[in-house]
Amino acid sequence: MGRVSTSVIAQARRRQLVEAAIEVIDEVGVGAASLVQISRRAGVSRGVINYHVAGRAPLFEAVVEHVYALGREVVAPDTESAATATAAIAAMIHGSIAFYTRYPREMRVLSALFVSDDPDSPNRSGHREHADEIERVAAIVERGHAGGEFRAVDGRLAAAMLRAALDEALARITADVDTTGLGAEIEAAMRALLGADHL
Amino acid sequence: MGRVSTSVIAQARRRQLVEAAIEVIDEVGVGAASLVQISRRAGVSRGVINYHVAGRAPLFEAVVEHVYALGREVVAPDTESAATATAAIAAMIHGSIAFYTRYPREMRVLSALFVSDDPDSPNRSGHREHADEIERVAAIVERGHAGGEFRAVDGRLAAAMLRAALDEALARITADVDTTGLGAEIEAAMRALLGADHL
Amino acid sequence: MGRVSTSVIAQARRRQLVEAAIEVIDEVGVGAASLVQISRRAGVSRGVINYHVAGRAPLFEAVVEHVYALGREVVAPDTESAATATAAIAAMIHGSIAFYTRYPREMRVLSALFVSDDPDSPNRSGHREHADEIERVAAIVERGHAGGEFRAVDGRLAAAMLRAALDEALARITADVDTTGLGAEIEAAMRALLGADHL
Amino acid sequence: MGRVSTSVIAQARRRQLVEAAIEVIDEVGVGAASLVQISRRAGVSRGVINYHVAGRAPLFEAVVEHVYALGREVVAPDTESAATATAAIAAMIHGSIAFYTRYPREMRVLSALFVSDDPDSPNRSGHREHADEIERVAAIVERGHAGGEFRAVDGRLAAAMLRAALDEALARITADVDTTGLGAEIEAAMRALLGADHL
DNA sequence: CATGAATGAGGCTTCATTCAT
DNA sequence: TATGAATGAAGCCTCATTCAT
Repeated sequence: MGRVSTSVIAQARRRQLVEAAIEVIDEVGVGAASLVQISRRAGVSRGVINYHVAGRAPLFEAVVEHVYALGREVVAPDTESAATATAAIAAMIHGSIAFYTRYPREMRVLSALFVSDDPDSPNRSGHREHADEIERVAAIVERGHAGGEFRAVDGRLAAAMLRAALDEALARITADVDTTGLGAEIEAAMRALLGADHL
Repeated sequence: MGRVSTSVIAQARRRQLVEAAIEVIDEVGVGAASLVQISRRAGVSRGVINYHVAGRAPLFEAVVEHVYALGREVVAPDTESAATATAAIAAMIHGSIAFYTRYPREMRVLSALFVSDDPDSPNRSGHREHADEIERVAAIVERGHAGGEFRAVDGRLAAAMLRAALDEALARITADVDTTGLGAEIEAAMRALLGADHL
Repeated sequence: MGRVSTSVIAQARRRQLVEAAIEVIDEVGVGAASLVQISRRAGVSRGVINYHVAGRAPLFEAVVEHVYALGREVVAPDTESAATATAAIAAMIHGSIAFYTRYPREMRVLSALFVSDDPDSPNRSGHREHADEIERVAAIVERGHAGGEFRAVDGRLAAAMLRAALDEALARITADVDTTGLGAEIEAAMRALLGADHL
Repeated sequence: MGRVSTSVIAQARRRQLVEAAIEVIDEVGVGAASLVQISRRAGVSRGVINYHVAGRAPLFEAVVEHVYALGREVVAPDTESAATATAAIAAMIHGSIAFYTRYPREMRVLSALFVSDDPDSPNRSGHREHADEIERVAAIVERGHAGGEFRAVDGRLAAAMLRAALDEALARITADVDTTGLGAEIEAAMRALLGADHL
């Protein structure tokens, strides 16, 4: 029992620190997100951050994993259960937008961490999950082509363009611009791009 | 007379520093590109950099402008002289790829600066020129729609996707992947996306 | 009753901590032997170490006393019961080597602590026991000279040289070099040095 | 001209810093010799130390080399030009004592650095020069034995004992004890030890 | 114009110790 | 007794910038 409570405290602190890190990174950027600021934001002393998380890099790593965990709950299921390639793309689009709407800050921070050249930032290339996203989309595109749903398209190119469209969605959500119909618009764009409407 | 020679020197120094900055940023990233390293790369003393450029931020600003100046010579003319919206998009695509092929380092550094959260980096949103690019593409898309060339598309969305496609091209050029036919592929993708082939 | 059991526990804990400290110091050195590491090695929590021992310095002090206690059992008796000065020196040499062979780690740590300038380390000069060793040897040398066994030698000098010889023995034991005959060799060296063979 | 003066400044600063480091290490020990203290002692700002010397470890390295340079001037020549092994040992003894008398602080610091387990300290085993000393003495002893000057002695053992004798001399010099005749005493001890007087 | 020496702020990390539970 | 969470001091290092020469 005692055991559980200590572990619970540590876990809660970790989560608290991860969330404070997200807030700070979102406000000042990765490079400027110092541990002092993060600990201040969390309302704890400087030392606690190094007591609970091995350092700055591991903290940022934890942030990435935290956001991925959130994402997996929202996006993944629908995408995988889709019957057709067209439906899979659509599921990914709407799932992503739903996720961004619910966790815009988390998603902005995730992007910021992947793009950052901060020495403590887990950068894009090293991360399995991000590379996976491109591969996954590319695979769907291949499948769609093989099954006659799509025209011949460069899968990685299409993946990059989809990612950009989703980033644009995130930007609008962030700017509080109305995004009603944006999912449908992106879906239409991808269908056109992939030649899914040719019949 | 003395003045003239000094001005010439000053200009040469500025250019030298800008080029050294580009090399260093391309190799170690924006955040790690310290003035010490840049001055070392330029083969000059630490002091000269602060003598000729007001500081780190202005130097990076100068880098951006230097690359834009290069870009304008290559890309802009064709785009503007294009008769149809479809041709304008095509001109932009092929012009950009030509530019990236010629100045890959410069383009990578430009992207790095725009994306970076380094306090001295002139970031994307603040920059007139970058916003202009999006507006320009969006305007072409509008014109294409008004003229019956394109279907109704969200201009900024299309612009973001085009940018992503071009970034993918830059990535492949950087990775020394064969990019023959990539311009055509992107052009085809944009035509499909914009509904330019519907007739 | 509770008291008794606690005292037993406390004593066991102290010993456990001292032994863990010895292991850690021997592996990473005095300066790097942090309480965290020592407690981890002992398999106990961080708190226990400050609960049972007043701090880092007292812990190291306890280490020294522990090793001295071991040493007294092995070395002292023979030395004191020796009939002649020559025999006393021989007893000390062979006793020491026997001790080092049995407790090399303990002896290395003792040396490390005496030599260290760590603020928590009980350093050589301050320590009664170590000064005693020198005096004891010097006294034996004096006695040997007075009794006509030895030539006139600077006692403290001889003591320092004997200590160095024994340290060399410890180093070889540590390096797993064969030390057969080394005791005799050192004994011969000291006899020559002290002029014990002049007859 | 200008060039020379700048280099001169840098060289002077390096030397100033090395000397300040020696003073501080001698007073508070290696582990407690922080860069703050050293810079304060040198009367310069914190930054200068990292401007002129790559870091703490390189500074200590520079200290070692500085002392070695001093030592080479005093000790080496006589030792090498000695005709017999006995004379070589004597030269080393008297040369060392002369050196310690002239630079006691430097020698104490050298010893402290070699013995220290501070992570920035260039430790004994790694250093060529120190290992050389033992080998050199051992070689002299071998030579003496081969030439019939000395009895059969373990060279490394004799080297260790000689070192201890010299350390004792340094300790007495430090304590301001009169060391008149100490050189002769050590020489006599080594002659006895090595059997140089057997004829 | 150019140099490079000097400064001091700011960041990360390690650690002994205290304390509530 | 024992735990482990929390603290804050102290150290090292990097770097943009200033300034005398």
